[in-house]
Amino acid sequence: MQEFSVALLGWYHKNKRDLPWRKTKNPYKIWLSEIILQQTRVDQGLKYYLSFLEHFPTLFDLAKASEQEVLKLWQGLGYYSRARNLHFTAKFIVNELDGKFPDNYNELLQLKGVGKYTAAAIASFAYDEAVPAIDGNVYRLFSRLFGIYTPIHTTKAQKEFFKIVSELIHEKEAGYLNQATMELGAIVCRPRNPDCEDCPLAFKCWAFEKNKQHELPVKKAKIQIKHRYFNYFIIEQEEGKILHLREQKDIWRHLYQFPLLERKNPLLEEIENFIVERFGTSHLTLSKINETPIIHKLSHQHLHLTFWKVTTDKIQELPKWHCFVNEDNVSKLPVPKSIESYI
DNA sequence: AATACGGGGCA
DNA sequence: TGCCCAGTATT
Repeated sequence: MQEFSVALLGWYHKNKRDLPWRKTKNPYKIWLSEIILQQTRVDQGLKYYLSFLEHFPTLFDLAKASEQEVLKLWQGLGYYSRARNLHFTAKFIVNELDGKFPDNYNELLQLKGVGKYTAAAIASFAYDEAVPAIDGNVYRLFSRLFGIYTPIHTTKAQKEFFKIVSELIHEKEAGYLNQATMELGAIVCRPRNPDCEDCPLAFKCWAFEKNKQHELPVKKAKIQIKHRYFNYFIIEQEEGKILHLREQKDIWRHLYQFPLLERKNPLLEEIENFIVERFGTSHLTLSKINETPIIHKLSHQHLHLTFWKVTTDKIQELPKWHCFVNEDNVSKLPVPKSIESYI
């Protein structure tokens, strides 16, 4: 392992990308960057990181914000529970931990939204604790390096990799070593077409020697895609278009959308009942805005979106969880990508 | 152990 | 079109 760490650090200091969260030991900034980067590419997350720090320079600023503000800034990044947990945890640290950021792996692990990877990343980057931060890059790198065919999503693999990577991460340069393994995985030991010619570890890489890079890492079969059929109703009033807050335990929780009837090929009568029942209106006319449904793809669902224009008389009172969106507040209401595109 | 949870980039 | 990304929480 000694020769690995020397080669790895040498390569890292020469080739690492210049990223803002690498220039700080501030746990708040490191935590923020790690949450944003979960399942998210650096290119995509970078602007969100900068924008969050601009709006919330410190943990206390974030704790003082409303959830809606936080979700609005997060809009478009996906996996919105990250934003809700981020806000919850900021408030938790300020109110329950006296504003003191947890400073070790086990304490960090207690925080909502912080799992083993993120706890290890913060502990090693900010406090040089010797714990392995194992993300997708590291699984790929080490599975190839040692020819490990254990499917990486199993608990068996978790233990196996934790043990192996632990041997590499020592106290003195824990932060650099963790970042170096991830960086090497991201830049050189890529999923497809790894750049083995430029890899500092190729001299002792099992997959390179056997030319089996493409077989590793082993993953389990993907889950089935579900299809859902969303009918959205655009109801225009003097005050703006009607939106509805998603409250249920489902995608896009706490984001706004148009009033929704989830049904494949709804009857006109069903739609009328839905609108009348919800908004207490009497006369209405309906017309489809898009004849063929727009397919909005999520990682495990395909949403078939049909937008309907609803013309109706004035709605007297908006039901709970509803509001109007107009030019004044459109910049405040968090909405999913599909709705934003429409607006 | 399996599943839910977004959106975008790339070959 | 399918795969993958600085994963975590829930069931």
